[in-house]
Amino acid sequence: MTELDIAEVAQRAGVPASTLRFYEEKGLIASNGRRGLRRQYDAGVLERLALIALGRTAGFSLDEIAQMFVPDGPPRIDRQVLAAKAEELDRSIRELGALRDSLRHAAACSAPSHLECPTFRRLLDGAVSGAVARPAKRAPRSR
Amino acid sequence: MTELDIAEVAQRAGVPASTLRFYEEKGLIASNGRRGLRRQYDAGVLERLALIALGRTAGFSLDEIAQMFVPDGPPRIDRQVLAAKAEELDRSIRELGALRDSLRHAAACSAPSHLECPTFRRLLDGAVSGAVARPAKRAPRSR
DNA sequence: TCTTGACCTCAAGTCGACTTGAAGTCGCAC
DNA sequence: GTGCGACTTCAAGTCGACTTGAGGTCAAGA
Repeated sequence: MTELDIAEVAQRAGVPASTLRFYEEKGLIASNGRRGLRRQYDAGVLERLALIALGRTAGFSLDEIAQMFVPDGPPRIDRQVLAAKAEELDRSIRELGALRDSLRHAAACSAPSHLECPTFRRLLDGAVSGAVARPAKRAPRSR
Repeated sequence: MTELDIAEVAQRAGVPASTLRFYEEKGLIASNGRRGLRRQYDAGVLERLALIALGRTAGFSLDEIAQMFVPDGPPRIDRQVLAAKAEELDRSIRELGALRDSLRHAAACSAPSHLECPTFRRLLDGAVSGAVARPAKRAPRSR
């Protein structure tokens, strides 16, 4: 079985080694042993990391993801949970879509101030009631 | 001009008073004076709060929003910035849409383990490369 | 007049996901 | 056998947007 050095895993998975250590501490991944001090990983860790990345993208917290990993055996990913998450995403998507459309309109609108644009105002009135969701927070990953 | 008590503003805007104080400290809003100790607000603050809420939803940070507010005069909301934000939202929306579809599929898929479902695997392979964005973080507001 | 309760200030705490720093240890090339 | 650079640990720091807590003040009702 191929053993990967932490540096290689980091490089292939596109995350810093510190993140791998952090994930290990959280119980999300496990190293296969050490060569000297250095962690060695089984190639399967890459799949796990992909699963973690995917889960994060879908909006699961690291703790939630950790719960899906059962020691030995395939990850227990409840279909209901997936479906619920899909629903949640769907709601966000619709809200964000509406927001995007209004932003586009406001950007193109000829009203002297956005506050005088009816479309923008409608958006604004909606915002008060908290009808819109909190934003798509962008990956702090990209630095 | 109608003067609103902080409690009333909080209630109407749907945010705790502590948030109003915090926003004031950040220079996002201003109170109109005090009655005793208590802040009094001009009714216009509600529009401002709506604008802030909207900005946050669109993914602007409080600092970015603060920059849009010029002392006296309508908020300077650059159309280019709006358009760029719309683009950004659009990208997120497309990515989240793909994710939602795959989650739905995986939820319905008959493969014994998600890892054996081709659609899920495709998703997984995409995730490694960081092709997908970070998630729509839901409002901590809802408690 | 006294009490009450809603506000006030200022500092510190929270949450999640990591990152950073200091000080130490090892494998490997020379 | 020695130097070096990449790893190691552990604690603490960071970021954004607020919240919480302690101790204080004040307007209004009884």
